[in-house]
This record gives sequence, structure tokens and C-alpha cells, in this order.
Amino acid sequence: MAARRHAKNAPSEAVRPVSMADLARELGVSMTTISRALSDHHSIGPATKQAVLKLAKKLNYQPNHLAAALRKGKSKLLGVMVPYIEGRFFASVVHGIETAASKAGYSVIMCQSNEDVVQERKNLDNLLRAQVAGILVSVSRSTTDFHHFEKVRKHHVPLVFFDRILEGNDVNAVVLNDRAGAYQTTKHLLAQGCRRVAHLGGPLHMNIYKYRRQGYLDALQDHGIAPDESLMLYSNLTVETGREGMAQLLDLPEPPDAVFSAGDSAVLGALQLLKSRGLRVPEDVALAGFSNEALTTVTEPQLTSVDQRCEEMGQATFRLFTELVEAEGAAFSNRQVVLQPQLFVRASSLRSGVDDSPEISPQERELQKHRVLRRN
Amino acid sequence: MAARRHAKNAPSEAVRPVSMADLARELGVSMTTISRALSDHHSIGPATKQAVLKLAKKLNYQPNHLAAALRKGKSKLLGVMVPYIEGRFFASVVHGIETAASKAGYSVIMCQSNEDVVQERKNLDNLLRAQVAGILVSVSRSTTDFHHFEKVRKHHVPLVFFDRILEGNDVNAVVLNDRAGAYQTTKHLLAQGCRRVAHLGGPLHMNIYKYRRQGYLDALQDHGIAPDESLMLYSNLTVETGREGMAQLLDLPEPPDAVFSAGDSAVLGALQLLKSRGLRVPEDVALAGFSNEALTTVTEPQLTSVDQRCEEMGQATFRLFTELVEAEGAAFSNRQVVLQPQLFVRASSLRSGVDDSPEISPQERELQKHRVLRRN
DNA sequence: TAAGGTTTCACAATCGTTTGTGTAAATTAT
DNA sequence: ATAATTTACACAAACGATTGTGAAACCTTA
Repeated sequence: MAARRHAKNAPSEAVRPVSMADLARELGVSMTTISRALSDHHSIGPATKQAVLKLAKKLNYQPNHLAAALRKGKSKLLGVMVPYIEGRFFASVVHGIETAASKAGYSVIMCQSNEDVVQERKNLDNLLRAQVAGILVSVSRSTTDFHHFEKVRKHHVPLVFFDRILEGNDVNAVVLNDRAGAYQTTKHLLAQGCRRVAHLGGPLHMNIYKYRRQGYLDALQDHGIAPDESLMLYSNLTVETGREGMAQLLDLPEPPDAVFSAGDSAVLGALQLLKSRGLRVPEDVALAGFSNEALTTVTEPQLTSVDQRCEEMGQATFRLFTELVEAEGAAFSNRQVVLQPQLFVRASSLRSGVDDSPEISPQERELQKHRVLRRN
Repeated sequence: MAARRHAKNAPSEAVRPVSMADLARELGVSMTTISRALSDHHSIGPATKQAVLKLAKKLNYQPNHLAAALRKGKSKLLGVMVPYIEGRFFASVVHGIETAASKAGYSVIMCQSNEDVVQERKNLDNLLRAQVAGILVSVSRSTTDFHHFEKVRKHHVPLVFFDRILEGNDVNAVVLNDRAGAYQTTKHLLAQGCRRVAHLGGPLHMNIYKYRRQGYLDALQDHGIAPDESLMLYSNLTVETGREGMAQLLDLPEPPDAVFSAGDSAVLGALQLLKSRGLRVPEDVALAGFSNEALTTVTEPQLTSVDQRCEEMGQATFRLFTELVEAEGAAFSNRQVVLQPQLFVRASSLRSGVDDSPEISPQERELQKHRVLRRN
């Protein structure tokens, strides 16, 4: 008769889950054999393996990841920190990361900084204490220095930034080519016949907004148009600030005939204000945003916007992490993966009725998608 | 001189993080003292405690959660599974959960079932293997039986369902009063003078859609209106099926003068189709949806919808989990927390210009919010 | 048949904590 | 002053897995 795990007279005793020791006892072999059989080690005979597997299934054995991680010094936990999970962009990126991670046997621990650098620090400590195998992070809006990330490096935990990164430091990162997206969008507005293109920008200490502004400026310059400071407004790009910004622009002696916003919420605000003043979009003012949020296809007219390739960013971020893990010793070489954005031209910027956005061949896109730049 | 952790001739050797053993050695005390000092145990003198704390800070000691969890048999990991993370509802609920969990010292492992019961099973196993302290889950659309959740119960891991639950089983759950939300909305449409109110419903094997339909039927009955099967269409409530459903309804001999959709995407589709046919909203057909997605405030006219109190649901779900943990032995008593939805009346259903939606006092809302039903 | 190789498995240490028990010394009570 | 209690700490055994080392048993080859 098989040995029982519990005395019959103590049925209500807290049951411990079945462990390798239980399997070993039942089968009359050592724990070594169990462990190696389960991990398909070559030194275990096929008959023994079968027996172990069968018993494991029968007793519904679940390996304890914690114990394994403790012993091996490597867990299958992956830390992911975003400013916030709500909103299409980060949710999609996290979706991409989680899907890829799950396939590779990792569990993701998700946390939010709520755009607060203090919370960011706390989360980082927590993740380290949880012995994560790596940390994937998009920094908060209030993060301006790198100091707390040094600790991660000190603990030799692979660290990958995505989208919002700290520049000027040697970091691994996956970013969007924000400059190219902005450049293409601005060029599109100009090609539609607009001559005074305004820009609603975000906080310039963040890489993404800096480069979106730069792309805007570059496009103007390529068309021989001098930048006009009065056409460039900076805010946190909410619907409200979009309205205010648009109002301010309309009050200019020479109001713009197009607006390129670094975010979709702001461009929605601009649209609302234009309508409330009885102006037509795109005839009077053409609009274009950034992020390709769901709302862009719901407004009237629908909004032109730049897609940030959220899912790809998630996948690429996880892939970069695995590369770091595999690289092992040389793990901390610093790489950047640059994803190419895609402009979606919609009615809010289509004056001529002709979509002038440049076609990109699928092959070229595939090439661009995972372009890797190496520093050092 | 202080003892060194590494031989000087092996500087490139992989550094292990500092452990309690290191602190003990450095201070010349036992690990017991270190452990108890760090957890503020009464049997450790204040002077010793200070010394330990100081050294810990100095050496940047990070406790190893895995080891502690292994020893204690209880981790500070919380498993959260949703059908998908994208979209306002689940993202907000997860936000609420994560925020509350983080405050209580838990880390959340997030995973997605992608509406697939097979993936759901896999995720469940993974979470168990990760030794989570509890599992919070909203079941996938394709889940129709309870079997794989039995395993969780067998492992004595607290299990809480939210929003989408399996009924007829003894489970802990946090749900929205979908019936009340639907009832209130339908009643509102009737109060606006509508007489033929159609319903776009979801899969009826899911509790949420079943109750939304029930609320719709109850409101009709209370107004002495006999339900008309030809006015009730069921689908997965996408924009596309919303359009198709609306088209089908308009082709009826007696088309409806209002539509209550169990989801916002479908009502958007309906709106698009009505516009394309030159019909006016709400004059010709009034519209109301469910979920209070962001898009509802962007369309023209804005869409009336039922808010699901996502954040509160997240908080309540976590709170129910902690209650189960504290209840310990009697942990598996089955509770249900029912949250009260809130109807947001917008232009798509306002015919009279008068918002007839019932006012709820803040006090009453507070009361309703955390009403707890006990079974058994 | 002896030397060498391969297959199959057990021993025991180890990862970093926690905690029941034991025991001095210091404090208080009788 | 002795007994009883409290304070402050150490010993050592867990938790559940992994893995280097060693050693039988079996097979191969000369």
C-alpha cells in the first residue's frame, strides 16, 4: 500500500503541497533522481523518467519556482514598470511584453510609478528584493536623474528601457524614432498646402518630446520655413491644454493653418475648440497628432496620427532582455533598438483629398523595424 | 579590519548580493539576531537593532523575498489574470488592484488569458508554481466550466473573481450590479419618450451580459411593455457587429426608436450606421451603451453609458483577498461584493433636454458601494 | 578476462531566510 | 538572599529544489 502523506486522524491539518521529497519517497528513489527526471537529465534512465513523470501527474505535483530560483540564483520573474497602465500605449506595450515573456516561461511582475520618481525608486527596490531576472522600465515624467538605476546595475540585473529613456547614459533601450514620425507628419502637413504649422509640444526634458519637436523643426527647415516661436506651445498635452493652446494660437495676429501635436489628447482639445469657434477641419486648420489612440478614429473628422508600434515595442524590449541574458558576461554592452513609426493619414489633415504620405514597402519596414544601433 | 567578502585576487568573480550571513559575520553576531533585528523582534536589544539597521543600510542589504517566502511558505506575490490588458476597463481594474496591493507590500504578477480557456489553465498553473499568496481573476470568454479552478482551491490559495465570474459555484467575487445598470439605463430611455427600445446583447453564458439583458427586460416590464424578440440581437459587441445589428434593426417593419447596447463599441457602430443613413441621434433613435469607455465623450453626439467603477472594483477585489488571508481557517467562506454602477447621461439619449437619471446621494452611494452579500 | 567506458542513480552540500528551543545574564519579586 | 521572571542572544533545523562528486552495475573492446 502506498504511503500516506497524512495521518488519518488529522484530516483537517493544513496540507502541504506535494514536493519532490514526496515523489522520491513514494517511488523509493532519491530526490536527485526526481529532479533530474523532471528536467530530462541524461543520467536518468527512460523507465525511471516515465515512472517519475507518471507519478508527478498522478499526485498533481507542482514544482516550487521559488525554491528552484533560490537554489539557482536565477528566477523566472521579470519586472516591468510603467508610469501607468491605463491608456492604449502602455497597456499595449505591456501586452506585448507579457505575451512574449509568457511564451519564454517568464512571469511578469507589473508595477506603476504613477509618474512619481519616489514610487519609481520604491518599485525598483521591491523588484530587486523579489529577485527578478530582469527589469524593463519606462521612466516616469518626474525622473531626471539616473541614480536609482545604478543600484540595479550594481546587482547585475539586466535593465532595459523602453520609449521613455534617460539619455546620455549607457543604457539598453528600445525607442521609437520620434523624430522621423514628427518629420514625416509635418512634411505631410506642408505637402497639403499648409504654410503656418504650429506645434503643441510636451516637456522637453523627455526624450520623446524633444525628438518630436526636432522632427517638426527639421521638416520646416527642409521646406525653407523659418521656425516661429509663437507657434510652438508646450504643456502636458491634456485635452484641456490642447483647447487652451489652440485658443492661444487662434488669437495670434497670424494664426496657423495647421497644428502638429505631440499627443492625441491635445489634438482632440484643439479640434473641440476649433469646432466651437465654427472653424472647419481641415479646410481652415489641419490637425495631426501622435500616438494613434483609439479616439482618433472616432472623432469627426477622424484624426491623423502617428502610430507608435506598441506591440512591437513590447516584443522588442523583451527580446533585448533575452539577448542580455544570453550574452551573460558581456551583458552590459549598451544597445539601442529603434522602431520606425507609421503615419496614419486621416481626414483631419487631408485637404487635397490626396494622401501624400510616403509608401514604405513591407521589406523596408521589416528592415527598419529592428535596426540596432551599437554604441561604444 | 573588516572581513572582505571577496578575495582580492578575484575581482571579476561574480559578486553575490550581500546576505544576512554577511551582516552577521561583520557584526560578530548570529543570523538569528540579524533576522530578528530586521523584523523588529522584541527579543533584540535596541542597541543591537540600531547597529544591524545601520550596517544593513551601509552595505545596501536587500532581503531576499524568495528565501523568506520559501521558509515561511507564504509569498508576497499576487496573481492577477485578465482576459486582456488593453481597453479601459481591465486596465483600470488592474490599476486599482496594483495600487492597493503595492501599498500592502504585495507584488502583482499579471497575466492574460487572451479570452482563451487553454491559456487560462496554463496561467493558473504558472501562478501556483510561482507560489502566489492569492489569485484574482476575471474569466475568459471561452470559459464555461469551473474545473481548472478546483486545483487552486485544492492548493489552498485564496481565489477571488471579479466582474466576469462563474456562477452557481461557491466563489468569492466582486461584481458590478449589471442588472441595476441596465435597468436604470433602459428606464431612462423610456422616460425620454422612447417606446421601442432595442437591445444589443453579448454572449448570454457570461454573467455580465445575462444580467444586463435582465435589467433591460425588467425595465420594459415595469413600464408594461412586452419584450419583442426581434428587437434583441446578440453578438460579441464589436463596432462591426454594432453596425450590422443597427442595420438589421432599421430594416424591421417597425424599427426601434432607441437602442441599449451592452457594450460601448457596438453602440459606436450603431451611431456610425445611423449617421450614414442620415438619421438623427437622439431624435430618430436614442442610444445608450455600457462601460463608459473614453470614446463616449468623443463622439458626436456624446454617448450615454454606464460606468463600471473600475478602480473601485480593483480596490474591492484586493480588499476581499486580504480579508480571506486574515480569515485564515474560515478563509473559504464565500462572499460576494456588489458594486453599484453609475449611469452617465449624455447627448445621445437626451431628447427632452431633461436629464431624468435618478440622483443618488453620496451617502447612499457610499453605502451601496461595498454592500456585501453572504451566501451559506 | 581485465581494462576502460557508459549508464544509472545516491549522498550531501547549498541557496538565504525564519523560528522553536536553549541558555546565559540581568532584573525583579518574595 | 533566593527564586522567579525578563532580556538578549545563539544553535540548528527547517523550506524545496539543484548539482558536483562518487560509486555501483552493466556493457564494450582488446
